[in-house]
Amino acid sequence: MTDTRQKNVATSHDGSSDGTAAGSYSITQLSQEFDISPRTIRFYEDKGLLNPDRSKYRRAYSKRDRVRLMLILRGKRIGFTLDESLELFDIYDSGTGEETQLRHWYSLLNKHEIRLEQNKKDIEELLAEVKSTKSHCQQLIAKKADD
Amino acid sequence: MTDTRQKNVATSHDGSSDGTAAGSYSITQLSQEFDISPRTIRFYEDKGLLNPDRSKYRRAYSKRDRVRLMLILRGKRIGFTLDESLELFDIYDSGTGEETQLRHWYSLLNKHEIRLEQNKKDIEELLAEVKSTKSHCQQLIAKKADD
DNA sequence: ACGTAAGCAGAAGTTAACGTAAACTAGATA
DNA sequence: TATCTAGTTTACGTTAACTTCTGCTTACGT
Repeated sequence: MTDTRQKNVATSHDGSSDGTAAGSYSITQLSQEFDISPRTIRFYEDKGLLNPDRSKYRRAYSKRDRVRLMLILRGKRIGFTLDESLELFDIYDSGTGEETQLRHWYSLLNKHEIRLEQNKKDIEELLAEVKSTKSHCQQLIAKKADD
Repeated sequence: MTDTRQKNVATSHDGSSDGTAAGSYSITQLSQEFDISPRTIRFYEDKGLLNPDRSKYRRAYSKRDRVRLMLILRGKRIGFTLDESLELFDIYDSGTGEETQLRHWYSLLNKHEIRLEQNKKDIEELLAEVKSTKSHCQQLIAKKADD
């Protein structure tokens, strides 16, 4: 997990200069944009995280798939498992249902919110420590420079 | 990784009522305080993350070990690997050295800082989404209540 | 002295999240 | 028509971070 991903935020604005339908992406387009392997993208599909159009031989990914991929990777960076991302997607998708279900989704959202707030606190504390250590380190370097 | 840990923030203030030396903890004390198994704590030791006193048969953990354990778990929650936590510990421990080394540590600290800032951004974006979905969900529930 | 609970080490098993290899295919190009 | 390229499936391999199991040792209460 020594990431540092997200290289080229590809400018495939429309992508209708090639054979792909408007607003859809090929597997390599996505893999290049997000710097992950095609295998990984197919793996996410197996897990139910992505649902590209499979009417033709080659998979065609919608904008929705692209957004999901972004969310998956964002979630991963902060320690979400794929299953947890899937859980969140299911909540978003489920849209409108019965009241009991709505309450269920609401409590799940709450659970995630609480966790995210905890994560935020954790990060802020760690950042504070790292920053103070950095400045301490800088002072030492400055002193060494007095030679 | 569906955590929600940190149950009892144990009040072992001194712990000299039992056989343990002042300011030291047993493996079960720590495992209960942080809700992890003793085996896991030994596992962290194998990885070089903890260094309890092993002069006697039973391990004795210092305050330093306890703090480290907290940091390991905090790191885990935000997606750090054990190796990365170890790397951070090594930086802290290394103390004062030669200028070239100091510069090296500084760059490592910088690397972690950048990553943490990215994580923070990720979390804030996710939090915003979750919150808006929550309020949307709430509105739907309110409407359903009109019966 | 004895039973038993707590601690120990070693090894094998488990889960998540992919990577790698082999063998196949559809569509474009020469 | 041949071949080349990007894409496909299937299956096994790998790494991290543990858990579970086995079999042993030490300390404690009676």
